[in-house]
Amino acid sequence: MAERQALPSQTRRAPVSARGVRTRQTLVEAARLVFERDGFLDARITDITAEAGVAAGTFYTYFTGKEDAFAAVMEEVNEEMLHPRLREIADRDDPVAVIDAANRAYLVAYRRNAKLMALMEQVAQIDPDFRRLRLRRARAFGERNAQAISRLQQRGLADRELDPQLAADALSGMVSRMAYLRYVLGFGTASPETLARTLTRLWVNALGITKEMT
Amino acid sequence: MAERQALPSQTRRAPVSARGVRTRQTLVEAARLVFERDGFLDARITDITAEAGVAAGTFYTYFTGKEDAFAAVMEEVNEEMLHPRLREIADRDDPVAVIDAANRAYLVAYRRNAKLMALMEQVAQIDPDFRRLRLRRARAFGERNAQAISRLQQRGLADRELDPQLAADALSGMVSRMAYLRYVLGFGTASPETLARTLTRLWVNALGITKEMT
Amino acid sequence: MAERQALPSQTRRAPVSARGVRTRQTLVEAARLVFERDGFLDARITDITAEAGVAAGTFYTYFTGKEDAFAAVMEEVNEEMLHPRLREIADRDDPVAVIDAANRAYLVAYRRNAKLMALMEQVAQIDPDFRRLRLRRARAFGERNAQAISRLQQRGLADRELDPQLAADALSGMVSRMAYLRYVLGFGTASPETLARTLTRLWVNALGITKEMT
Amino acid sequence: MAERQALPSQTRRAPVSARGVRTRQTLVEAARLVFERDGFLDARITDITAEAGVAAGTFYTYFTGKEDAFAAVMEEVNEEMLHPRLREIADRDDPVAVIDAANRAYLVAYRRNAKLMALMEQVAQIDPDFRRLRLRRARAFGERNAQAISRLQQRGLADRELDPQLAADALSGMVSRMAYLRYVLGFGTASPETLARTLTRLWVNALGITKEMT
DNA sequence: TATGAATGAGCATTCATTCAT
DNA sequence: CATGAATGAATGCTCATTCAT
Repeated sequence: MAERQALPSQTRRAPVSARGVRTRQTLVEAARLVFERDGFLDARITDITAEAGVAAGTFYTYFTGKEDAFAAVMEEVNEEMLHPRLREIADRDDPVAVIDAANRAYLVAYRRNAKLMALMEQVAQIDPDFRRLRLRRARAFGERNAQAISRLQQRGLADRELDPQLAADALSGMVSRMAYLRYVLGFGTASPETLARTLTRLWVNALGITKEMT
Repeated sequence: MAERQALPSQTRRAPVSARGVRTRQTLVEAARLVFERDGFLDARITDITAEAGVAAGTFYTYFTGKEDAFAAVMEEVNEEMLHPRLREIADRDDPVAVIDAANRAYLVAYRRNAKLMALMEQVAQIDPDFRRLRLRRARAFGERNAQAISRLQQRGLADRELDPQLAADALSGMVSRMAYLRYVLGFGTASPETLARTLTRLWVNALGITKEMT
Repeated sequence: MAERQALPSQTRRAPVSARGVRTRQTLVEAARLVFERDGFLDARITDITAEAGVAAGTFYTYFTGKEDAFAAVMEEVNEEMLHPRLREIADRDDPVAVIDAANRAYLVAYRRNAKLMALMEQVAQIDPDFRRLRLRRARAFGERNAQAISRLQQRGLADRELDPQLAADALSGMVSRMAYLRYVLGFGTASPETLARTLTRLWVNALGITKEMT
Repeated sequence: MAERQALPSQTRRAPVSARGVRTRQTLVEAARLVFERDGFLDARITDITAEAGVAAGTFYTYFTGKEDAFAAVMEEVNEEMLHPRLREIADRDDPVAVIDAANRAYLVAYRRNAKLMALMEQVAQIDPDFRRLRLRRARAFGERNAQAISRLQQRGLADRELDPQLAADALSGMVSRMAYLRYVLGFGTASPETLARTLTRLWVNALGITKEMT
């Protein structure tokens, strides 16, 4: 339910001086603001530097271009999307509880970062680097879920007719698509809890996890 | 599994003369070619007119701009995505058969028009007109499915715990997302049949439609 | 206080058929509407033909271009500006009455055709043909007034220090400029009567026409 | 006899570095040249930048568009038109001397900047910003003269029948119109001195300022 | 490091005018 | 006469990126 952020083709090396660190951070924050406000395509480098209160040229001291800056912004968001602290809560032996906790955490995180998640979708559509990145992540993520499903099948806890890999991809896609519809497109009014309840139920039903089995 | 195409804000009126109709059609075909080849952002009007073998200005006799031309191209595709001839095949009283037929038809149509479907996603991310359009369609489509689910629930054929609207949106999203992953991002190698089998199974399981019930 | 309209370099010959006469008239009316609404520069031939309800090409059956159409429109206005029926009213032997009648007539006519007078100024600024035309008119008009002033001077009724030609040009200019300020730029709120009273007084004073002399 | 220059809606901020100041000045000079040579409508940005020997884009570092550049050019001219050094010369207690000095100064300044004054008229006809600007100036200028006339009337030195405001507008208009006729349209051959003599005489007569009164 | 001025390629769009039907 | 489709030249403006200071 989370994807790992990698870097696009080119990057500048990290700043050396303390001032450099500060400037870079200012730029990343300004970039986030501008990207959220204007979208990736309409965001102009000069808007970012103006927002950060630095000269236009300074941008290139820290980033190779817009993509690079965008990657830097996304890195901030990724931590949260990648590592929700759900393990503390969920009983790892109860598949339903695990699924539910994961979905809930994903939806909450998605809602909090809706604008940037929308941006991520947008950029993935536009920029080959980010598209490849996203495909790679979807693959990795799907494999993890596929293994979990596979294990459940082996333990007789899930529908053995299902192709674990396809099922994993489909169900993950279902969740992320719902999050997108709800929090990016503003579809409906359901709360994360309501959404999670339905999604988990669909997910559990879909895998054929019967309650008495868990 | 299908969405209805409407027109963006501005359009030119239809050509009056026969020559006009011919020229417009030539332009739409050229636009399709260029869009598929270069994507929406990189497509240039002059490429389209060059491809069509008309003067640059002629484009504006028929379209108000790139978006308008894109809408015209999409209209061709929509017919097929919207009206798969599945009713002939499927036994309307067998929910599983109906779902399976719909999924299969959608996947096949999606594969055939994969490039343009990708473009549609791309443009929806970029252009507010198309985004709004898409949201409207998703709503209409979801409602149709929600009613079907509702009816199944009333007949005791589907899990009554599910919110019909949310379930409909989620499952539709699952299918279209899989189509996108498979045919746009090139994820995996599964055939439409394999995909449909898994998707239908997930869908049927998720709704709690037991075979013996149908 | 009035200027004669001549034609620009090129014209089409008058229509032959009755239908032609009608179409031409429709176009002239449409042109007047569009010119008044959009100004000369922003008026488009297609707007005129659309307004007239004829095809674009038809315009060129009757006019060689925008200037030609504009000249046709102005001809309608000119009659009134050129031949105010003031002679009936004014006592031709009372210079003050003549001047006053002329000024009053000019202001009233100007007000009625303010939009087109503004256009005339605009076009004279832009188009060399019209500019030359206007200069020629100003000359002719000035000469007429100059002769009148000259006669008054010879009769001892006007300040002999004044150069008749320059005085005539200056005072005519004063009147037309005031009309322009008041009715085109919307300067002030004075009525034609109020304006005429002041202008005539200035004119009479300026020429040194003493009341007891008349 | 003079009008104050204000700026059109949009402007770029002044250059910070010395190089910027230099480049801007070069552009203003080039713009003046091109405007005088080609007129406002036919002047192309690229001609200006070519003339200045800078890249096309550099123009937009300093100006928002043609209007903005034109305003910058006019500002140079305005200083001279606005502040003729006539107070030194004229005896401030002799109204006739003051009027004559003002007229003379205006005509001389107008002649020197005839091409740009013509442009100013042209642009005022075309551009609403400049038209508004001009109206505002005419108002301010008229009020100043109206007060002077009013004072003369109170001192018994001018015709009390006249509306001071209208008279001021009319007489100012007379002068500027003559300048336009003479130096823009090339009407006649009179020298500034000849013109000023007649205009002052007309002005003085018109206001009823008798010599023995001063 | 920071600055900010200079670069310049690149493309959409308009609209008067023509002419085959 | 009327139609209306086709033409195509012509140019403003943006903005990422560089680099001398």
